Amino acid sequence: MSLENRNQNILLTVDIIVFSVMHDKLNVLLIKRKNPPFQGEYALPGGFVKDDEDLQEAARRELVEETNVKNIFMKKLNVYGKVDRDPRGRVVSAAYIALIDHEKFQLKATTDALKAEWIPYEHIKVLAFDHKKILSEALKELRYDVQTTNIASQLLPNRFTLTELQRLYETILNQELDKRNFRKKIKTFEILKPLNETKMEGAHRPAQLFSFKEKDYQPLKDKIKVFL
Amino acid sequence: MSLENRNQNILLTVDIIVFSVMHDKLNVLLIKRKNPPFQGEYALPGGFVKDDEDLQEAARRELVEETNVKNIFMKKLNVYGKVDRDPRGRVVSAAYIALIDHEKFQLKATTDALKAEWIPYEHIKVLAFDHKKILSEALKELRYDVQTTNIASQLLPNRFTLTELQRLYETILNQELDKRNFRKKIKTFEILKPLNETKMEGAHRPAQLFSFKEKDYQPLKDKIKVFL
DNA sequence: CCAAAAGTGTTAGTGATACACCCATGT
DNA sequence: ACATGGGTGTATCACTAACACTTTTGG
Repeated sequence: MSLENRNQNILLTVDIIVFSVMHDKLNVLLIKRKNPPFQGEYALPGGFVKDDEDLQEAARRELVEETNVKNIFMKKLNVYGKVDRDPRGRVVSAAYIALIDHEKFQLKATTDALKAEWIPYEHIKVLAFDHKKILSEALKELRYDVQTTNIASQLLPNRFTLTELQRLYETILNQELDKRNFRKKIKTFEILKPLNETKMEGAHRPAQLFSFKEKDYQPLKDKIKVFL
Repeated sequence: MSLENRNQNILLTVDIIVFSVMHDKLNVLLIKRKNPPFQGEYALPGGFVKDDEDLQEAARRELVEETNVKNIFMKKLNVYGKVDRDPRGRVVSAAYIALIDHEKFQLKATTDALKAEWIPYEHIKVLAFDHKKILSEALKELRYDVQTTNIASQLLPNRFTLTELQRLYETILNQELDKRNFRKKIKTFEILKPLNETKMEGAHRPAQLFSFKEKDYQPLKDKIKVFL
């Protein structure tokens, strides 16, 4: 089974779903297409994989090229390979989820005029190609991950209050949560450490600041059991 | 961004992880490699995707070609694209999980001398390429799915007893389960329907036979909640 | 002293775990 | 009558869900 004389006309791309939460809205980084097909419609950032780069490397490179967003958390989502997903030819795409906290984003946004735009998820009705479907699956994954890993750390600045964290969860899950129960539950996760600082802002009691014990992606222990 | 003058030398394959449970062992369908690299070692069945076929179609075709296994349940697992995963060149692979019940398998096995062999999971120490890693992830997915969907239906014949079902779960999860608790839990899933038949076998009380309400892959309602 | 968000406990209900005996059959 | 696997119930414990008041601060 030699590889040289294979004649395959399939192109491989990466697409990146970048999520960020700002102003209590879940936002997705999209690019408005300048050329057909789907001219004028929004699409996920992405592009062709080079022969000598890993898929995630390709995703990072494309993200910098198209949006100037660097050094952010990324996670493999899935592969999309329907024959007709790109009208121009056979294109198979590996999708990556990326997360960025709104503070980092704001820094970048001021430095450069980007082709990319943040669009609130709820406003996104259609996307080019099968990107709407990819986005839906990405959100499902994000909702699962935020409840079973410490991935929320990627969407918040280093220091935050429990109320800010709760807002993040509510925004991602699109569901109000009870304050007392939320605090009890998040405590059992054992992913936060209290800081010796408070946030004083406005005419009310100052809030205790927290940070994540670990910034690296880690599953929570003992969560999600059905039989065992 | 035209596609024609892209010069990409990446080949796309599919690999299939076929699971079956027989004699209380979880088995995986593997192929012994006849040529280098990894000559003589076991590998997952798979092969190159054709330009005009969907990924799952390709997986089905390769499975028939290499193992004569047809018409079975399949589910996308993930994509594997590390630059060095195949020493012969750049090969990106989409992995599919497939499930087959041991009765169907036994029919096939008698009809043809297959290149493929069923190997008990616990005996599999090394595989060619990155297939051991792919297999590990596939098992993790299977263990998750069996607890959150009706996917077990794909691994059992149409009619089965609760004890047989429990053995299946125990085999996949590699964990003994309490009989009474298992029956209570599986009842809450509401995926089984009792038949008007019993299985009489051996010198003991006959066992009620059941079948799955739905054979199609369906998530269980209301399972797996953390916050909501 | 008022407004505004932070912070905290209890109760009732639901689901999980652990555990032991009777039932129907063939020999 | 005995051996074999089929079938069932209960008590404890842990977790979930629902709910309201006090605290600290700035103005």
